[in-house]
Order: sequence, then C-alpha cells, then structure tokens
Amino acid sequence: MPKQTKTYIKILEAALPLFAAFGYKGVAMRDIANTVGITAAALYNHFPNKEALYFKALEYAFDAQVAGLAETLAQTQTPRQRLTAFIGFWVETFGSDVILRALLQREMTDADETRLRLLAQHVFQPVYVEIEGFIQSLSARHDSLMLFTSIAGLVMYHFETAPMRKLLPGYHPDQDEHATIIEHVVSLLAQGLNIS
Amino acid sequence: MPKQTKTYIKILEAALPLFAAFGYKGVAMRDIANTVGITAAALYNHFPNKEALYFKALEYAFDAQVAGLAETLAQTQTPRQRLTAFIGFWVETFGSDVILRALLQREMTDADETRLRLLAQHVFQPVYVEIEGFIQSLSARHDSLMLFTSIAGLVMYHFETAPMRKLLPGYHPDQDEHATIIEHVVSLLAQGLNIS
DNA sequence: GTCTATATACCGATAGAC
DNA sequence: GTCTATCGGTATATAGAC
Repeated sequence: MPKQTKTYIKILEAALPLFAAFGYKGVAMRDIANTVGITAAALYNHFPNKEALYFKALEYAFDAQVAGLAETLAQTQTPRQRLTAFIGFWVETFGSDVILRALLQREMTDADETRLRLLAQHVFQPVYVEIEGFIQSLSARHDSLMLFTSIAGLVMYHFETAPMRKLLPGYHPDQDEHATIIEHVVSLLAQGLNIS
Repeated sequence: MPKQTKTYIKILEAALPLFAAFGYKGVAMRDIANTVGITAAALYNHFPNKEALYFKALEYAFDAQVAGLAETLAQTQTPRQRLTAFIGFWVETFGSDVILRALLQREMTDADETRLRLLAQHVFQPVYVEIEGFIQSLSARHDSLMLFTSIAGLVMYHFETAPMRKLLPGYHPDQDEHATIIEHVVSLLAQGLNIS
C-alpha cells in the first residue's frame, strides 16, 4: 500500500466530489475507479478498503483550511474591522468550496464518533483555538463556545438553505452574494435588532 | 394500494426513525418491515416502491409543525417578549424532535429538487409566511428572508453541532440546555455584540 | 393483505495473470 | 500496479400460494 503517489492523490480528488454529492453509501468503488480511469480492483493497491479511502479523502479535504486567519485578524485594527474580516473568512472559505461544505454537512448529520473527531480536530478546533481570544474580546457577556457556534450557524445557514430559499417568497439572487451575506451578518452581530 | 389504514401509518412511523438515523440508502425495506413486524414483500401492498414510502414518510413527519405559533406571538406584548416567544418556539420544536431535525438536515444536504419543494412547502414556507410580519417588525434595516435565515441558523446550529461541540475545548453540558440556548440567542439578537 | 420463494441487479473485496 | 474474472453478500422488487 504505497503513499502519496500520483494515482493516490488522483483517487482522493476523484472521490471527494462524489462523496460530497452522493454520500458514503451513494458512491461505489466502481464509480471512483471509473472517474480516475482505472478499475475498482486497482483501488485496493492504494487503500485497504472503502472506509479507509473515505477517511483519507476527508482528511485531505479538511486539512489546511485555516491558513492566514490569525494574520488577517492581527492586521486589522478596529473591532468592527476584525469582525468583518472574521465573517469574511467564513463566508469565503465555505461559500466558495461547495465540496467542503457538503462533506461538512454530511459528517455532522451522520455523527459517527471517529469521523466527528476528525472534523473537530481538523476543522473546528484549529479555527476555534486560533480565534478564541478574538471571540472573547468580542463580548464578555456571552459564553465563548456558544458565541462561536452562533456565528458559525449565522454564516453557514445562508449556504445550507440556499437551494431551498429559492422556493420561498421574498427570495432574491442578491441574498446569495458573498458581499451581501457578509454585510448582513456583520450588521446583525454588531448591533443586533436593537430591542431592549 | 390502500390509504391511511392502521398498517400504513405503522409503516410510516416505523420508517421515520430509521431514515432519520441512517438515511435513505442506509435503510433497507427489510429493516422497515422487521420493525413493523411483517415481511418486506408486504410493504409493497401499501407503497409502490421504496422512494414513494420515503416521500410519504417525509410528508407525514413534516406536516403540522407550525400549530400555535401565530397565537403565541399575538398573546405577547413587548418586542422582547415576542422575540423570546419566537426563539422559544424554534428551540422547543426542533430541540425536542430529534427525528424531525435529522430528516431536515439530511434533506437539506441531499438537495433533491422534488424533496426540497416538500421541505419548503411543509416546513419553512408555513413558518415564514405566518411570521413574516413579525420578522419585518423586528427590524426595518434587515432583509426579511435573510433575517429569517439568520435566526433559523442561529438556533439550529446549536443542535446541528451538538455532537461535535462536545469534543471542543470550553464545552459544558449547560450549553445544550434549551433555556441556555434561548437566553443566548435572544440576548445576541436583541443587542448584538455592541460594536460600533 | 401477508406469506415464501425467487428474479435481477449491484456492491465490496479477492485471486491470479500480466 | 493494473487488469479480468469471480465470489459472497445484500438490495429492490415480483410471482404466486394462502
């Protein structure tokens, strides 16, 4: 079982969009093999079984998603600027990567213990520890992890619900624009609804 | 193919928790049949195929989730009370019904056009049209549908991430309590982070 | 309306030649 | 490292007896 060969990477990159679109059980080893241009049997020279292939594909997709966040936050000055930079990071990271987002959603719903740990360690934990100080500086009145969860949901739900929102009254394509989402979320977070 | 018989309902109620836990492809007709106490072949006296069974099960689960929301909102007086009542509705509805929530998440990720329409028509549209006036009254500065999306995500993400958050630093069981979530979300929505 | 038996198809994984 | 061929298992769905 070799590691990091050309074919090995090609397999991962062929498998990821398939798993993202159809889920673990919705993708056959034959499907992945066909996309790569080899037969299913050849896959077993690179991975012991389907589950291992899936696991390595997840690691490959989830790694190194946090690059440059701390630097971006450090460069900005006012709290409002830092908030905008942070929200912008979320929106750009997950808004532009449909595959990453789909995998994330599927992993959170399936809730397998081992894979949840992978998700926590490679995606949420790095982001969270890197910006925990920033989160705390945002508000002393709110619990840090809850605030982190709220901000994440605030951003992600605009993407998660995008296909369905098109069917609701009041929908407008502008609502899917990154700039629109950033402005809306920052404005809502900064001042809330101004209700006493 | 009969309708609404005792067995018909028993099948739907047996299928729902299975689909919620394991997804469409993760549940075999045999599994549903075993839970009901009949054989797989007998299922085809009630549904033409697996897809139709799944579709009817979704309709059955998603119907009538909005009962009493408008009345609750009308009874309260101050904006803050109405906001709390509304958030409370979301948290109680989806927080207490694990099956409904799992189905909802799965349907949003799978993004099949026909089933998304079912989701929009039976879950989000009824809630949205019923409280659109309320949403607008919350803030003239924010787009109604975007605000609806934000509030929904703000609440739902505390549930969606619950299994994974347990693995993050700073986790505490209190953060999963309904009362804690309601208070956090209402406080965040009402005044935001107070950043100018 | 339920049963047993079965047709048909697909999937994960292995054996062995090249 | 890839191929063809195939095994064993499981899935949906149907046929026909009761």
